[in-house]
Amino acid sequence: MHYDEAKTKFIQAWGTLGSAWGINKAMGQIHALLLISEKALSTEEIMEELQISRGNANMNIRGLIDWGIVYKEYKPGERKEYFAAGKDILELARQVSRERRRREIEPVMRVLEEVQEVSEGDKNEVKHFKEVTKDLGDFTKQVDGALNKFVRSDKNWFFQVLMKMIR
Amino acid sequence: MHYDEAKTKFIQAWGTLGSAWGINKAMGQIHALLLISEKALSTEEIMEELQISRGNANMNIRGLIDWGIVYKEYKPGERKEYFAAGKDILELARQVSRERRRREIEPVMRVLEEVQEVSEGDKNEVKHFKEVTKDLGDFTKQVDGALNKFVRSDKNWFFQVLMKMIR
DNA sequence: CGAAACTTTCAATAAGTTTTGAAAGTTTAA
DNA sequence: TTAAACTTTCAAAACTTATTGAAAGTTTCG
Repeated sequence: MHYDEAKTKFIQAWGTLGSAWGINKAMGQIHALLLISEKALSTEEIMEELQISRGNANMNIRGLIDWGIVYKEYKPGERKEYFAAGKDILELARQVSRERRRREIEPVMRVLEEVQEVSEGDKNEVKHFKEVTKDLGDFTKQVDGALNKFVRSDKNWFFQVLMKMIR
Repeated sequence: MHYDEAKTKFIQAWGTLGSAWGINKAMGQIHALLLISEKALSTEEIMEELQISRGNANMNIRGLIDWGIVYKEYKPGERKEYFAAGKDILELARQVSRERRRREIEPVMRVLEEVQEVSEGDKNEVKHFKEVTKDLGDFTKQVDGALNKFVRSDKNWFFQVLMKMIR
């Protein structure tokens, strides 16, 4: 297979995976492009490679920076901004977990705790409702704890746990 | 807090979480409604509670059945179909993992393996490309292994691992 | 069979999201 | 300053996805 073909395939696939996560297609593709690029790229270069508009490129680069998985690089004597993706995959997973935790788990946890306050209403309904939401809350808390531990972890810890899980 | 208020809040929150995962809002809401309902509900009842159309209700109930997290119930002497959600949260997590694994991880794994075949092209580019995609592939494989183990697991195994992770 | 009781489908439409590109804003350097 | 080199913004257009509701399909029963 030729490099260009592989590159295109990879960029497409990463874009698709992106949509399955909260990340949109263009964002995923830009990230893929930066991952496999050895040098940092300018907005122009990204626009060119992916055939997207300036606005689109700018917005999504910004998004990736917000997620903490892409950073700016300045070249001495150059005015342009360049962008690069961290190449450490574990660190990437960690950052993504951190964001998802913040955006998804925390709000749900808050509601689950809040609705535990229910008191008025049909006795049986209330009982059952509390049971279900409590179970959900306990479970979410466990997962959240693990995720939280993960984002603070070092490589060894993570792989040890993964190994234990797989074995 | 009154039961109805809590119920609405929970349904909204679960719908929102749904959109963050591949599940859409209506699907998440129907699931929430079934989770907190003690008895199985008919399509009519779901339409009524959530104020959605028949088509919408039908499609999304079907979707939930496909995900394997909602099942049909027939009442003796009744023609209507009733629907209920499994109340075991761990089983729910397991089913969702199974689906996500199938829909997201597997396709990406396939591409990552495929693009490892790259051979033609600039020597350095190819080398770097292979490195990055191999790392990604190895990592994905580990996570996939763990997830796979999880969906086949029993409760004890899962909580043991989670406990280890949190401790 | 035929009609009532349901469920499913699907084309039209609404709602939501992403993308564009031109204009406005900012920074740098002469 | 001013002009050139960039970056950011944002309203409009394109695209995607979800929802509706009426019509078609299916099952059950007298």
